[in-house]
Order: sequence, then structure tokens, then C-alpha cells
Amino acid sequence: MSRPKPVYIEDLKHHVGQEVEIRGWLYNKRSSGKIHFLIVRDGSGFVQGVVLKNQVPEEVFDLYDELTLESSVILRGVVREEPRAPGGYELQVTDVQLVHQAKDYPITKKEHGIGFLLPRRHLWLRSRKQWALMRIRSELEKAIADFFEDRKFVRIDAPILTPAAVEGTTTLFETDYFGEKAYLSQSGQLYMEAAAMAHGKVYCFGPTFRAEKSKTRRHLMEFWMVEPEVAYATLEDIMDLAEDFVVYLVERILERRREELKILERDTSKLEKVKKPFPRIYYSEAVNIIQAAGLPFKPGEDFGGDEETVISESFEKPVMVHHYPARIKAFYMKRDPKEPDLSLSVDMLAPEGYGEIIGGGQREDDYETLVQRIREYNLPLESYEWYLDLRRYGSVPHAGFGLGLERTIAWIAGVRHVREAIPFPRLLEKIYP
RNA sequence: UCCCCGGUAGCUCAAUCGGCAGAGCGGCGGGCUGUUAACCCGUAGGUUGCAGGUUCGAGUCCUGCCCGGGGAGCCA
Repeated sequence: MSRPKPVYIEDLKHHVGQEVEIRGWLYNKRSSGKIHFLIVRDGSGFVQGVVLKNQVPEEVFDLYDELTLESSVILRGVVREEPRAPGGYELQVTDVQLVHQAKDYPITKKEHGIGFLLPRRHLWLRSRKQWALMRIRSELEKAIADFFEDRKFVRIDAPILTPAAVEGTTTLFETDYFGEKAYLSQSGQLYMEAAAMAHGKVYCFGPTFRAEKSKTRRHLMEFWMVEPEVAYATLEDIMDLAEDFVVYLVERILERRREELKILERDTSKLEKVKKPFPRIYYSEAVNIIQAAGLPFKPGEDFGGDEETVISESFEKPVMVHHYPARIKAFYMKRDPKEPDLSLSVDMLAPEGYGEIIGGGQREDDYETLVQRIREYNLPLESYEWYLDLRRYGSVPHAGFGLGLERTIAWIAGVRHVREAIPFPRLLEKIYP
């Protein structure tokens, strides 16, 4: 007996009428007595196998009882187009092989609470929605690389172990580095500024770490960030780039991950509206929106979750808020020469209340001013000697931004909490599995 | 660190005014040739988070503790 060719479920449409082999895991099963339905997943998709009592040997038909959820199985059968089957194709099963029997798989088809699922993240990843989310994440990572490659950016990997803080040490994970203190990176930006002076247009993409005691749906202790930095760029230039970037990412997912969005029950009409141009408003205009909505807010302060929600819900597209008060932004942010109390900064807020996905702006490029800022912010000048070198030797105007990957995924995929946007989330005081 | 909510069967939850601790799913046994988180019949399954208090009587009220979730601050 010749063994049929192993194929992936996503390729079944090219094998209609042929006998194939699917190697995967049992996702679900149903039976009506003399007909069994086996829903199998193989990583590339889900397919229903139909086992008819009068068409397979008795021992194959009876194997149904041994096939517990998440057991690994090999199905052989003929591919058929079938409107009654989920996905449109099904397998007329000729043979079933049990590779390994899973005993009492804990995650069932019914609802579970987050407290039950998170400690079982290694298994939860197999569930349909989580599967869809990780495929969207993977596609976004590809889209990020493609976007910058198309625009001739050079990818520069920032270090993860760093000697000093970018914005103070209170929220850093500290570790020992041969007897000296070192910290896990909370941003690659300063290194990107150095790299931009070497390559003009650069970006980094990697994990960053914040030891903030944050316990909200928008926070992770370890998250991934994309940080482009462009020499000779202004605030305007970087807003244009951020806009193009986000439009590109949304388009890519709509184009290549529509099935996954459907599994997640995402309302794609809201994503279709994400086209240029995005509204750009001054911080002061954002304050007006907040006050018109009746929120108690002290102008000059940074926005909290409620304020961000009110602003972003005023628009159908991501909105860019720029010219924040300088005192609530980082030391390296350049001030507007016309209004020195305001910084050349921008935040992009995602619609539907998903909050800030981008933060960036133009950097201070004058040596004396930067030294003064470092002093004003009570930061150790000696740690920034190398950074100051960038202003000593051929300083130019430059700007950049950082985009939080998980918040972007949560928004595009329409999931409420960022913990589902990363394979193994690191949450406050939780590092298992 | 602060604020709010919760902890009852393996899971998700219910239990009126303080009055016999229940359902669905999952498990197990049976039935069904087109199921879509299948359905139908039957069945097993409980230290109601822990400690104390009030009461004839506490899952329910009170005190303390533990654990979990959501949010604030901070940020992407």
C-alpha cells in the first residue's frame, strides 16, 4: 500500500480529489454514531476529517474512542470540496493513526478564566484565537522589516544589556555585569541616534524591558519595540513616516491575514478606514477635546488612559498629538524654538480606545542645550559622554519614534489585553511559564 | 503604593430575606450517517480560599489574613 503524500492543511485546495496525509493534533471531534467528524489542526490551519463506518476498516472506525482532544494524529484520506465543512474543504478519511494519546487535556472548548489560561499559556497557544493572534504577530514582524527595507533603512540591533538608563533608573531591571551594575534595555533609541549618524536611516527591532509596577491591559514587563531614527529629519518628517508606517502595517494584515481576523471576530470595517492622512493636533487642542468631554484634567499634565480614550474616540483613524509640554517629556526631546515650553514631540493614539502606540519626536542636537537638560533632569552626565559625542562631531537635526508591537497587535487584532499579543507574556510578578 | 471587584464541583457560573449546595460544560456509560463550541438519555463528582466571630441555623452577615482579577500612577 503506497503511502499518500504529507501535505499541510493550508495547501489542501491544491489537492482536491487526491489522497493525502495530514499530520497534526485532534482539535475537536463529533459523532453521530456511524459517522465521525475529526477536526484536526496541523499549525497551518484546521480541517475536518469525515470517517464513515461503511468505508473504513472496523479498527480504524473504532479508534474514535481513543482519540482524545489534543492527541497527535495522522489522517489519510481524499480531499473534497464540501460546503458543509468549515473552511470549504474536508478529508474523506481512509486511515487514522494515533501518534500519541493526550490524557485529560485541561483546556476545553468552553470558556475559561484568564487565571486558568495564563499558567497554561504553553497549551493555550494551540487554541484557535491564540493561533490567529500569533500568525498576525508574525506577519506584522515581516511587514515591519519590509517597510523599512523598502525605504532603504539599515537595521541596527541595539544592545539589551546597557550601562545606564535612557530616562532614569527607577523602572529598570538591574543585573550584575562582572561586578558592575547593568540594566536591561528599556529603549534602543540613544544607540539608534549614534547609528543614524553612521547610516542616515536606521531602525532597531527587539525586546525592551520596563520594571514598572503596572497592572493594566496596556502593559507588559517585556515587550517588543520598533525604533526608527532618521538623520536630518524634523518632527514633520517623522510624523509622515509614522503615518505611512501604520497605514502599511494595517494594509498588510487586511491583505494577508483576513482569515485570522475573522477567527478573532475583528470588525475589519474599522481597519479599512485607516488611510492617510491621520489627524494631527496640538497638545493644546487635545486638552480642549478632553475638557469639552467634561473630564477633570489639569492642562500641562500628561494624558492618562481615560484622556487617551476620549481623544482617540473623537476620530476614526489613529490621531497624532504633537507639541507636548517639554517638562513631561524626556530630556533628549528638542524644544520648539518658537515656543520653548513645548517639545517637538508626537504620540500616536490608536482608535477604539487602544491608546498610545507610538511615541517620538525630534531630538535635541545642540551640545550645550543637551548638557543643560541632562543636568536639569538630574541625570549622571558621565554616563552620557558617548551620547554627547554625537553632538560634538557632526551634529545634525534628527528625529525618530518607537512603536510598541503588542499594543499595535492588540489594536489591529481587536483583543482587549496586550498579554494575548505576545507568545509568553511577562506580567507584574508573573514569569511562568 | 493606592482604589474597586471576586474566591462555591476539573472548568464557567448560580444559590431570593440568613433556612435541604445547584446548572451547563468536561469525565464515565449508552444512543444517533452531515456534525459546526453537535445533540439526546443516564451517572459519578463539594473541607463553599483560610482563621475566628454573631446566630437556633452562615456560601450568604462581621473581623483579620491569603490568593486572583480589573483599574490608577508610569509608559509603548
